[in-house]
Amino acid sequence: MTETRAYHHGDLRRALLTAALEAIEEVGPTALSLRDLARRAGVSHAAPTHHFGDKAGLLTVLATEGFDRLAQALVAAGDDLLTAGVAYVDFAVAHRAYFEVMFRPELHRVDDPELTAARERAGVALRSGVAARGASDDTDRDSLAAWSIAHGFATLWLAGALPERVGEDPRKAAREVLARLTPNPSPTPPRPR
Amino acid sequence: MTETRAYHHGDLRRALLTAALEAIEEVGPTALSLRDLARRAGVSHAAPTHHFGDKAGLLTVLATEGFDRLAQALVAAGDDLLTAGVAYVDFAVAHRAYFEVMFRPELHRVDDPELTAARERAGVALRSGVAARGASDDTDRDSLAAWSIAHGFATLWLAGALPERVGEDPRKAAREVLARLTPNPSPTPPRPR
DNA sequence: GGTGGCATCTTGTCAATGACAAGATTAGGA
DNA sequence: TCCTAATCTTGTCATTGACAAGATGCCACC
Repeated sequence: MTETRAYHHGDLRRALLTAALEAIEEVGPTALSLRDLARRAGVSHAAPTHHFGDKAGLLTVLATEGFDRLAQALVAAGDDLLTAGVAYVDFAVAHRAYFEVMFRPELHRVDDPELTAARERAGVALRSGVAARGASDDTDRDSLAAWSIAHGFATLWLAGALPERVGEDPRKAAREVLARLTPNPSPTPPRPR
Repeated sequence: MTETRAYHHGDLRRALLTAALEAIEEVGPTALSLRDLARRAGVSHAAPTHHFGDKAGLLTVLATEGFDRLAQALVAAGDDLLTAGVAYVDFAVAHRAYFEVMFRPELHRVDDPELTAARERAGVALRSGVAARGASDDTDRDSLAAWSIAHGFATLWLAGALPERVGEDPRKAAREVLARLTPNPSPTPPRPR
């Protein structure tokens, strides 16, 4: 709201968030400097404090936005499990700044109510695909397996840990890898212990 | 080597590494402070510099050790794919300080030769289980899928992102989740595009 | 139209940190 | 014994996060 009619700077809050996304893309979330954000936005070094309190406050807002955007992407991908998984990986690669903040609890206020709500919304979107697919009798474990393989691939990709031969296209590689996950597991009993 | 015969402090290098592992367990790798390590070891604030150059140098050593320990754990787990996967998760949870450093390229010197070699050794140990299992005709993709699901589960567990109902025992939960991965994928063609 | 209140932003400051330089101390071999 | 190099210390500087106090301009209200 309230366009970018800059006077008292206009919408400094949004400007700082955008600058933060850029900076995170460049140097990662931990090397992020509030004073650098202030410089990028052309304001004094203490301006960010007023809007976010401290660094954790800013990153909490980013994480919240990230979970909401992820939920959107998953919903848009539809109910096909493989497509949703590819969408998950694609989100991580295309919005790595968001993704890297979302899963680092030490970076934000984990008990923030808005963050918790957004995370929950993303969780619902995540599980809906698995539930629709039917899968095995244990939907919890099924969705957890799907989440794990997509999250693992995305994380390894972002960490640059994957070998060269995986290729340059994350969507293509993700599709081939995620296809290895079958909803109906082989009939190995869980063997509780 | 050279026991802990403390005089010129004895083995400060090892003491700093141990202190670093403790500190990382407590506050995470990014909040790690070299000066704090020096205090824990009872030396001056600049002592760590001589042994590791800078913070990235210290974390590079830790990452190297971590990959070697992971390789050991995977070899010890044997050739069974599921057992190896559980061992991977178990390593991440039991040695989270190592694990958290290993997959954060921004924290260490990625081109360090010893680190690269150790990472390669761990990669070999990782793929051997999948190759032995036979799996499909595409061993690369199979091992990548196995790595992804184990790494994803471990990462989500460490991030505290998993819901309560997963339980308290990472090995048990990991076994149930990893069992969802079958070496022979359903006959969906990769469809290159 | 004027005025007061408040959100917004600035200036100033402090402790902590990483990194570097230069010097002191000690081990261990020549 | 002496000397050289490894090891550790002291001192310093720029950067940063956080906080306090003050300045500025917008807006509602009269």
